[in-house]
Amino acid sequence: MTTTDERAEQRRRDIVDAAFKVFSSRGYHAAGIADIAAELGIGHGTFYRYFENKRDILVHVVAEAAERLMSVMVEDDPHRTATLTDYRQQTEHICTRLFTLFAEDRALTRLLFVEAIGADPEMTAMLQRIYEAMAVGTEQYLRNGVEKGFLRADLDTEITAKALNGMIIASGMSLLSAKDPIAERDRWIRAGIGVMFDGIRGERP
Amino acid sequence: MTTTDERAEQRRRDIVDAAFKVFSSRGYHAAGIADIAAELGIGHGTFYRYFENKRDILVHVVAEAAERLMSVMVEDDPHRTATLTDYRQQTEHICTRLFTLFAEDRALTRLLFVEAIGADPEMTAMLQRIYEAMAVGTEQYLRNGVEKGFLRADLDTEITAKALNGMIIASGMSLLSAKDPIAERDRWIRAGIGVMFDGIRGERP
Amino acid sequence: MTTTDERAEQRRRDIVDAAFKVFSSRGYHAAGIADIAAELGIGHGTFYRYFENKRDILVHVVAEAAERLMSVMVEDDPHRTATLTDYRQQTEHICTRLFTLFAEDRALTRLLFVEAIGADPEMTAMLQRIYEAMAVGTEQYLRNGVEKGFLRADLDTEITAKALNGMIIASGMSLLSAKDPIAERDRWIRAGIGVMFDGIRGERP
Amino acid sequence: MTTTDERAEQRRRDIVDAAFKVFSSRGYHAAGIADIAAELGIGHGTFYRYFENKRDILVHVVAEAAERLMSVMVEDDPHRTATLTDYRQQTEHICTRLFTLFAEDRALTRLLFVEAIGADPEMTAMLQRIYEAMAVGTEQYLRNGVEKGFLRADLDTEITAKALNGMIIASGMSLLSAKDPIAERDRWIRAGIGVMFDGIRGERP
DNA sequence: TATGAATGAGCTTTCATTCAT
DNA sequence: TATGAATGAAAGCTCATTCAT
Repeated sequence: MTTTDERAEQRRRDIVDAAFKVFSSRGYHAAGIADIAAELGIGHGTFYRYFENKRDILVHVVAEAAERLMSVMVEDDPHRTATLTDYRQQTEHICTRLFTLFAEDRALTRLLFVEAIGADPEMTAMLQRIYEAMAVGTEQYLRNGVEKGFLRADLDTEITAKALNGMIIASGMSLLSAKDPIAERDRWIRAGIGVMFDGIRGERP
Repeated sequence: MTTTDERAEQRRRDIVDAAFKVFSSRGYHAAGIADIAAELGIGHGTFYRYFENKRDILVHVVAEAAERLMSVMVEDDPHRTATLTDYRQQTEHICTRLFTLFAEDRALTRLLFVEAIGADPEMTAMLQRIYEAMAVGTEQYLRNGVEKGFLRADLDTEITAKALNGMIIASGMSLLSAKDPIAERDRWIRAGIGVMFDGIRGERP
Repeated sequence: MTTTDERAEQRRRDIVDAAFKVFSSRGYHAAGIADIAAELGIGHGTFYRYFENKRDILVHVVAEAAERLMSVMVEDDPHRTATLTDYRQQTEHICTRLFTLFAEDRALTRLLFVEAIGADPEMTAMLQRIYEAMAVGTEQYLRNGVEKGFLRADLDTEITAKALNGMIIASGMSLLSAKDPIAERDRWIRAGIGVMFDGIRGERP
Repeated sequence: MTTTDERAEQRRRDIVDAAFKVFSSRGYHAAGIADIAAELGIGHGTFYRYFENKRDILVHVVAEAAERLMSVMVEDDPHRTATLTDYRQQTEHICTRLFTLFAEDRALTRLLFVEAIGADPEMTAMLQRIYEAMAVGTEQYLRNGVEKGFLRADLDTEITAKALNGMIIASGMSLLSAKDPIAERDRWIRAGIGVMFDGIRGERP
């Protein structure tokens, strides 16, 4: 019967969700397996039927969080746009979705950008790979723009993608402690798009 | 006697340095007080004569590291420059110094951007304050540019400063795993300055 | 229905056999109920339908092993022999059968003389009773010899039986780590019989 | 100062002694580190300053117990005796000392012959090495007797030594559950020596 | 009858911190 | 002032046993 498998799969998801909650609130090191189990109202032995150990669940929690983040980033087609205006609008949509995610799901932001990062060397490496993947995603948009001719031809797409990524992460961190996240988000959208496209310098003669 | 105080002060510095080394290599949680003491060849009971506890030393280590970072950022006078060219050169100098610091002192980068960030809630708060301070520093440069008229008048200096900060931190993270940090640094300087000033879009008509 | 009972009885035997295998290879404490169930390809909940708990199965496994050992010891009739030569031959047969059992079924040897002995206080007591029973068996042969007059009249049959038992157990332990068990067994038969009957001292004048 | 080292050495010995007591009474697996610490009235963290882990202390406890046993066995010079009478007396002395040890220090007997034997595979191997060493010791006495001509020339000294060892161990086990250990010991001495030297058969014609 | 998901008692081990010397 | 032996809270993890299905 599939029911058993489905139930197991559901429980795995429940544990990942509970762990996500616990890790992002208490922090990875301060959190215990007992906290996760208590969050679900299950025995802590049950946890070990579904996950190898504490690190194992962290990997799954981070993987899922990263997937959610990535799915927001790659929702658009990098090759769709052909003009700067079009492209700018696409970027605005992506940023809106991302910053909204950050503003609404502070736990995710906290987990990915704060709690997981120094959990242990391998976790740090995993997050660096995630940042790298984000950058690769961003770079595709940039490449498309350079190829279509509406972005600077001399753009170092790799580094620039990482730099833009840094801005995105900074927005997440900033929204984390914002008093009015929605208002702050809107400022980030405007200001962020502004820097990205036009830079900071004044109007050219 | 001053000598005694001086000696004590020296020892405090030694401990901070040793802790810096240990935390940035092993990671905060994986590191033990015994490791720090061993690094200095002192008894680990001695540690507690100079610092309250493990968190206390982390605070000092992070504070010192942050100070080093800040000193590089504020070495220039934010109000000195009057033209865009001048300003761009100043920015290039600052970025060069910063990225060189990141490339040369990976331990500092690792400590500030990786190990300390999720150590515990208060540490996270402290680092957010540090990022905030960095942003405030950056903002002064931007304000000067806006006031002098060579930066966009409508610049949201606060958010933009944070965004640029994010780029700076991203460069640090990137250099952390770079194979050839010096070459990577130079790409970051060029590409970073490029995005900052001109944005990513192609030449205007 | 008898069929049901027979099936149940068969399953009990299967579980005892599987447990025997698992305990003698992994060791009692290192072995888990799950290992026994896995060996049989049954659910480990099923185990508890046939045996009370882990100790219960050990008792059964040890009892069965002890029975096999005892059956080899009592195969002969203690009262049959009337002369020393006859008796010596009988002893040789018994030793051959015993040592062959040890050489061929190392698992049994291991279980009885190694794994079960310190499993827990009650198990230790059970094994002491088993050793005692073996000694009682051995003593019957000695008594017969003393009565018939071909063994020393002053023999402390009880202690001597225990001592001979010790030799038998020592042979089992020795064969456990023997490279060539069959060859080693033959040496044990000869040397063992030699000590038993003649002792170690040289020819009498 | 040596005092510190001496104190540490004393504590190590104390822990070994306490562990010896606890292991031989509760049994290795049933005993916890906490029991050992409680026996000494020290914190259980202290235990780990002196021993790696639970297995480590068992190794030390068994090694010490084995050493005590061995020291009793090798107290005499295997090459000293030149006549059977002399030799028999020597053997009697050794057996007396051994059996007295068993009768008086049941904990040692229990530890070596019961608790440690199946603790884990490596422990089993260690004990087999100890039995082997005992056998090697015994064999030296036999070899001397064969060389000097008062023991049977055709003696398989290796196997015979193991067989005698088995008798010795059996005496230990027997004394473990004896009601009057001293009386039982004396019977073992007489009966044991009897079998060893003269075997069981009646007077020769 | 057979199952295996759930459980939690209970163990080993670590390490920040204390304090007598 | 410097030390490191002692400590015990606290955590991760295992596995025999139960019981609803």
